[in-house]
Amino acid sequence: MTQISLTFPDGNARDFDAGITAGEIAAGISNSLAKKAISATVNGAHWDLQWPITEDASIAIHTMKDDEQALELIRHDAAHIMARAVQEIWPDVKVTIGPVIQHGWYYDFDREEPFTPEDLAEIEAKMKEIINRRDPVTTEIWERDRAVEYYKANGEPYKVELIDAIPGDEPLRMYWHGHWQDLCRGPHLQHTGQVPGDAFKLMNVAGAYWRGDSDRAMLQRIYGVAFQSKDGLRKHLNMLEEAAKRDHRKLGREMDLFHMQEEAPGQVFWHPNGWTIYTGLQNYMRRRQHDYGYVEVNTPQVVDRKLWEASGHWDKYQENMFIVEVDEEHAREKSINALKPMNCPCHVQIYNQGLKSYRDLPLRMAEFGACNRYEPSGALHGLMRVRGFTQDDAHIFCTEDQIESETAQFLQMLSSIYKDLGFESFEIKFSTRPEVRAGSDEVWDKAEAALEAAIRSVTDDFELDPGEGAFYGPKLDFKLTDAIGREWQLGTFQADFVLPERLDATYIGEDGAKHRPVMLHRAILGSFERFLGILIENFAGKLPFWIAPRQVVVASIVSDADDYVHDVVAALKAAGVRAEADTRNEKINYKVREHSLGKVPAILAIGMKEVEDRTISMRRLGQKQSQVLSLDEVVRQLADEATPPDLK
RNA sequence: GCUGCUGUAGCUCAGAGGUAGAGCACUCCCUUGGUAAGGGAGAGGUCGAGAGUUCAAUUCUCUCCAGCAGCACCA
Repeated sequence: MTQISLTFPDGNARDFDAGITAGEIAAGISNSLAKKAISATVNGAHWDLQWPITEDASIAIHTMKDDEQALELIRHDAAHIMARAVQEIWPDVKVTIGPVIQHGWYYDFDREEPFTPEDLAEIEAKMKEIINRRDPVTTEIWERDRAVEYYKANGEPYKVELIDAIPGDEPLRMYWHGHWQDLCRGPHLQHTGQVPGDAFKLMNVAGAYWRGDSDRAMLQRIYGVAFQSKDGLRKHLNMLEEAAKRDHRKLGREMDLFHMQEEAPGQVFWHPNGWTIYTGLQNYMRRRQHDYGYVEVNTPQVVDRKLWEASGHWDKYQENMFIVEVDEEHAREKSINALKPMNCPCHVQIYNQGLKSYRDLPLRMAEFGACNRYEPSGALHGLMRVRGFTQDDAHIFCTEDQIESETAQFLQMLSSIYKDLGFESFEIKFSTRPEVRAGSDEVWDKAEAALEAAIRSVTDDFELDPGEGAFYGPKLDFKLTDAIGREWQLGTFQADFVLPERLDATYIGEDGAKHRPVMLHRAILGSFERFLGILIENFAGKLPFWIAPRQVVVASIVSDADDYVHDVVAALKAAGVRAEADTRNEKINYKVREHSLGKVPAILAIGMKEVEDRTISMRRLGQKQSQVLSLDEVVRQLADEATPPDLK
């Protein structure tokens, strides 16, 4: 028998017979490890305890204490157990695929009737039953023909299709959870009882296309979440509850920020409170852009299709544009226009007015560009995905040599702005040339190298995403993590060599000849609508003072204090603070509760004591204690807080 | 766009083949109360829109619209 040498995490190496399994090794170490073991890592690969090891390798045996492996296995086995439960209850349901996802798993089924919430409860109960049976998990490698025969005989056409898609040289692995079989790469747990029966939950059912293709059958997908312990599940459910509390659609109503209605789906009616945030943010961005050497422009909403044809958008996005037909009295034919879905072609039109010299570059052209896109109805989602929105858009026209310095400047601007807006950290994704692309390899080499050198001059901390670039150039995407750990992709920075060509943008170089500028498409917030949605959810409505729509309410405790209340409001307003009086005939408890729920950052309570001393009792949002201060001190302090971060 | 679900007062929701209810919010009255709901009275609805079945439809059926959860899409 051939011997192999296995190296353990502590550095010790031991010889074993080739073909030994990690399960057997665990059993050789101790009885309890044999029971507790869930899987192994063999030469970096996640390894089933039953799989033979045939060559020298490093090995680590995992138990439930190893989060990464434990969660993957629990969720993966839960997916199989769920599919088995479904087929035990409804034997004619066809199974497809069931992968592990972020907090759990899903499994797609083909079944005539839809699954109901009651069905989910029944499936969950059946799953617990299966877990309690502690059925062993076993595995075998099958011949392709045998597997195809088997699934044909069992009426599982989706599995047959999956086998056909697996490359011919890859072995087909079968897994059994008890009597129930599934085609699966593995690894899996030792037996169904290793899945914690009290730490999973079936969440919801939704439609999903077979193989993610909208031209194919719609299957029913059941989502589940699973953890190592009941506590893990509880924490996850709490997080979901917290996210629901922060939902910007709910807070938007409660704080009277905006509404949407049937007559304008996907478009926002901004109320005074919401518009205060919106314009505050826009003014801030305008100042920052100005500081970074941008010029601001504005371009038309309704633009003839000819321009969209020239830019290439008509071909690709016609279905997603709002088309406006204009039938002029004496015109031979109707003119067909589109509401602009983006600003870049219009910016090139401004660039193209008059001859440009290399001395004019880089030209940083910004627009708070109001765009309209006819998004598919199912895509709409509050402020996060709308049909009418305004981008903080800009295009930098520059020479190829300037790409690097422009990128560096942009990165600096972006991180400074995110920081001002309360997001300390973000992730960068660097996407390189896709297979189908425009532009020569030479230009791509240059663009990618410039972009990469530029990020590296700021940070080495970015993720490479090969092949995911735009067809016209490499790009950087910027992802923020919010207060409850959700990720949002916001900013983007794209190098474009194609549009200047299509729309014939040129500049005269030092050599006196015409050259093509490069266009850098860039946005920091993306759209104001979406960014405000994210901002509201990140702060759970408790926005930083300077951007809060209602900053201060001055509330009287007794009506004899009303005059002083109005004095205080006037003093705050004069100092640039958004202050309002609340002299309603209500108790102070009532007013404090109402304005706290309204997320007003500062509530100033005024009773006779304050009137006599010319003081103020200030209560800050989220604090139980109030503080008595002089009027001057309060005005000074709040005026300072009301100053936007870039003006401090 | 696709699958499933939902649409009743400003908000959150209950209800039923015989024409509609609660709490909060709103209006008025009483109350001047010291940091998260003082008391009383009142007003408020073409039950998402259209068509059909029925003596009778807000309730059942169909179509449409919008929203929600996913999927697909996102220049």
